[in-house]
Amino acid sequence: MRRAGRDSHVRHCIVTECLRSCGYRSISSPRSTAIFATIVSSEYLGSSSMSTVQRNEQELIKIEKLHELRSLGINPYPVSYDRSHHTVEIINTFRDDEPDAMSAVRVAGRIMAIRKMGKASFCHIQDVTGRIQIYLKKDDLGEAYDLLRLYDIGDIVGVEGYVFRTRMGEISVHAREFTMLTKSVTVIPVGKEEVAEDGTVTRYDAIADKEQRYRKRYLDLIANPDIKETFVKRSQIIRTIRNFFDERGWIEVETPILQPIYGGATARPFVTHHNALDVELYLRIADELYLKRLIVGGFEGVYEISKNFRNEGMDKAHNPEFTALEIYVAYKDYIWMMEMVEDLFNTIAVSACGAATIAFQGTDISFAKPFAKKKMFDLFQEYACLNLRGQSREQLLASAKSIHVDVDPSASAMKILDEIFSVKVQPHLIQPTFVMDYPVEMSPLAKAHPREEGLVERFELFIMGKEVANAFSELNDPLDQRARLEEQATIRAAGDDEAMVVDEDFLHAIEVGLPPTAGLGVGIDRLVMLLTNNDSIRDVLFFPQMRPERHKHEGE
RNA sequence: GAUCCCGUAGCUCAGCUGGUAGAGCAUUUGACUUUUAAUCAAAGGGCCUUGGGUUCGAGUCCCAACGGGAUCACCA
Repeated sequence: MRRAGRDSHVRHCIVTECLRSCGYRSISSPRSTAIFATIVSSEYLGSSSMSTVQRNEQELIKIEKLHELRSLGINPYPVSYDRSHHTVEIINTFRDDEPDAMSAVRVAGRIMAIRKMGKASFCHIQDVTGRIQIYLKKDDLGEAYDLLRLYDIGDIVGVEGYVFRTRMGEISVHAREFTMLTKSVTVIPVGKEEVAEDGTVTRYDAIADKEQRYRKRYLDLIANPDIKETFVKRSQIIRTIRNFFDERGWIEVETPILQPIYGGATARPFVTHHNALDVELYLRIADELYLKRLIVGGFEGVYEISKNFRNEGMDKAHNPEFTALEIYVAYKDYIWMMEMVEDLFNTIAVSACGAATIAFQGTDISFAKPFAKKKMFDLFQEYACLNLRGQSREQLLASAKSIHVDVDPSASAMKILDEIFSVKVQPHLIQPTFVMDYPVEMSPLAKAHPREEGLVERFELFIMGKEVANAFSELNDPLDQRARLEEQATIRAAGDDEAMVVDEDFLHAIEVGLPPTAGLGVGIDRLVMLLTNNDSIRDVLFFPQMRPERHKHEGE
């Protein structure tokens, strides 16, 4: 009989909920499920924007509990809660010989586990710092204890009580009062967890499905709270970078994301449209050209940490939007920049990881100064036993073939060099290594090397075989710069849509006069991956780009 | 864009050579006043991603689509 009563009440809730969502205030008595079926299947409902959320049994029960709380005069969504301690503060500072120091604490968090034992119950609540156990006893709580039946895993509660240690040795809060702060009406995927004596946590049945973790990061953060560490570190890394630059007097600036001409890198852009101006605009692919204009204008050190957008493939190293750091400092060159990068990366590693040596996927990486410095063509000699300096395209093609590196026979000299480098050299660059002095054709914005014909003053920093930073002595010879961009335009006209576009205003700025300047770009996401031991960019972005889900019945 | 693997209850996963779906956790009901992956007993809960096909019969075999993962190509 109890069952039947409950069922009818659940149905009542379904109907009530459904009607509410249609704009009706309330209904007075339980109806049959036939009404529900009629309502949800009726044409005007299905084709309008009104809610027809399908709820499973567990959700309906939670909604029923929500209504019951309200009918008891309890607001399931109060405005605030006066918390006295975070859970970790209690666990770290509680002393068995001085329990009075914590005789009245107020904690708040999400219920992650409930163990009911009749007239006493235990639960664990989780806040941003961790978890603590709550002990609830009927003798102490009286009638309020019975309200516990309206509380579920996933609800957010406040608890007032005193701290003690249980017979099993766990520091817990003995509740004198507990308050619903947020009633959750959906089921969250929380697995049980077991904490071993050495502190290692084994989590059972926590969400493993990567798709759900990336699409519904809030659930991932609740169920796998340790991933918060990655994002806290990310924040720490960016803060360290800002502090480092600010201390040196360089200023953080903001430049346009919507650009009429895109430039500063070789990449395909996203295109958008401005209605009032009726023009195409591009989402920036790099900050470079705007930041250099600011150096022309008289700033002597500018930097920007912001999103770039590239309309290219996605994989575990590429997201369509990513965070880049660029910095330009007047009167400096790329040699100076190398030392600055050593200092910067060393400082970041120490502040984010506590040491200059970090572990990444089983390899120790040392950010101790100085980093290795190698000239690009010396590396070809070292790892491919080839002197490629000054070779023609045909010679390079033959060289590639001689060491079994597959390249498209129609590839440009630069592509061939790049391919040999990535196959033969890059995998060896595990510890931080500066690769210096690139061919001019690869670097249309870098200053010609004063002594090495055909090379520019440029370096890239490689770690774990991946490029992490790119820098050069900026090209400030206006005639040379124009010639290089026009060369790019020719390549572009020949069909390479990644080649750069001529930006006349940028060229004009260089004609006005750019002082000798060193510039640097760093991929922040990849740096964060290294320092947080993640091998997928999706694990260092809260909301990685995902293909939109199409609804199952769309179009029916 | 190419290839391979995956998609079953709220979660984690079984489901053999085709015969109308199973477990643990979670939920509900009951027992239990220091438990801890609590336990015990009972119950409810599935558009088996979608759409075709083969078949008397498809979660299972075939094709396609959608979504995810991995590898490759391009890029940071």
